[in-house]
Amino acid sequence: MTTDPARPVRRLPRAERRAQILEAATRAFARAGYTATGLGDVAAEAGVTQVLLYRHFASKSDLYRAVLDRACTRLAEAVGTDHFDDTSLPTLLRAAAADPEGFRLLFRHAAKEPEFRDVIEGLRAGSTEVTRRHLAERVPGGPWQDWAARLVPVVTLEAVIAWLDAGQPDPDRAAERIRQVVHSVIEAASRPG
Amino acid sequence: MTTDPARPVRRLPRAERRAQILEAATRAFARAGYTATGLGDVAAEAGVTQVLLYRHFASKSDLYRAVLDRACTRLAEAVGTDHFDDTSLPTLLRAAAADPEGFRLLFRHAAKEPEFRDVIEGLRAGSTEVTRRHLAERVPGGPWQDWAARLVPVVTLEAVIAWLDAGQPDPDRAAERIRQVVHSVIEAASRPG
DNA sequence: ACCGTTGTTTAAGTCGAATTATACAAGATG
DNA sequence: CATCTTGTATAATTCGACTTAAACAACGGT
Repeated sequence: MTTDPARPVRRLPRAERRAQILEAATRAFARAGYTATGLGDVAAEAGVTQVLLYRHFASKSDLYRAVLDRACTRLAEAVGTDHFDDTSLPTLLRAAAADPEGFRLLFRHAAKEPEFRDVIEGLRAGSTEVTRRHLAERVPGGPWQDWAARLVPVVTLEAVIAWLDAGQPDPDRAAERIRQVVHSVIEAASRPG
Repeated sequence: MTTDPARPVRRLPRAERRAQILEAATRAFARAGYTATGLGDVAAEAGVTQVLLYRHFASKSDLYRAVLDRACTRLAEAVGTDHFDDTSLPTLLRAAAADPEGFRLLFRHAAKEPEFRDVIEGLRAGSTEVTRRHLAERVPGGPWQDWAARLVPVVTLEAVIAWLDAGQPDPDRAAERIRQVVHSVIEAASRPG
């Protein structure tokens, strides 16, 4: 029950400590989501006292928002928000590989916490809009367009996460294969009865 | 701030009340998961007092387990657990349509609550096993087999959920289209570099 | 009419997690 | 050295949510 005998007490300049806490909190929250993760878990993950968290963030929900903002920002900077072309999928894979925990956090957990849905709304709306534009060319309006519009982003994200879980083999090939799967969703939705 | 003036107090035989609470709890928990949903939410959804919940279930976690068991049982009875053939997809769609909230609860929320992972483990293990069997015929072992094995069940479930969200159009066509998408995942994984 | 069952209402007890307060230790730096 | 900053340790406080207790109301069958 003894703590490590002589821990030198890691001191960091304020900004770096803040960044380190954000990374640790991302990992911690990515495991079980907001409500199920205590500040104790976050503090332990950061190797730091609970009290110190309050020297950097006003509250648990403040900290969580900062984590989500960081993940959003990194993703947006990498992928961009306006267009969708041949480079988008490879870029998305690179971004996911650069920040796997943030990626999982955003798309597996944050989407559900009702209190923070607004943070995700931008991403979700953007991808849905882009998807609609792509679909409109080939899929007539109606329930099957709805089906495809809902499924394409989810399938893309799940394919990326599965790729992360599988060890991130061969990014270029991954992009091409995910494209094929997405294409088959559109194909399936556009095929007449 | 007055409650509805003359509520007749709905009385039900014990078994029916229990069933009704289970239905209501399924809806409530399906919205935000276990930890984020309070017994107050469940009681409100059931149109019943919080205290009454304890006359039917020993605790919140007991209630949740009962909800998960019910959803699992209904699904297993409908789909079966041992084989996978041409009838599985249509059957899965029928089962999902018969219990949409239970379906969403099992596959969107319960998979993450660490305390209840064991309930899902059977389903997850079964579907993964079946998926592996299908994949082994065409996809060589390695990271891409892993990728496909992880992706196929998720894509199937997400496709079903998207179909629920889109208004459950034309179940037979839906089964055929989901089959195409799943096939394209296997195709993508098995294609050589 | 009696009594068990199904409910409600209200209040109290319990418990864990968030938050705040205080005192102390030690590196950095002018 | 004096002092500011970073950090710890410990404890108190708050607060919400689960849980239990107690007393009362009405329906329904025998």
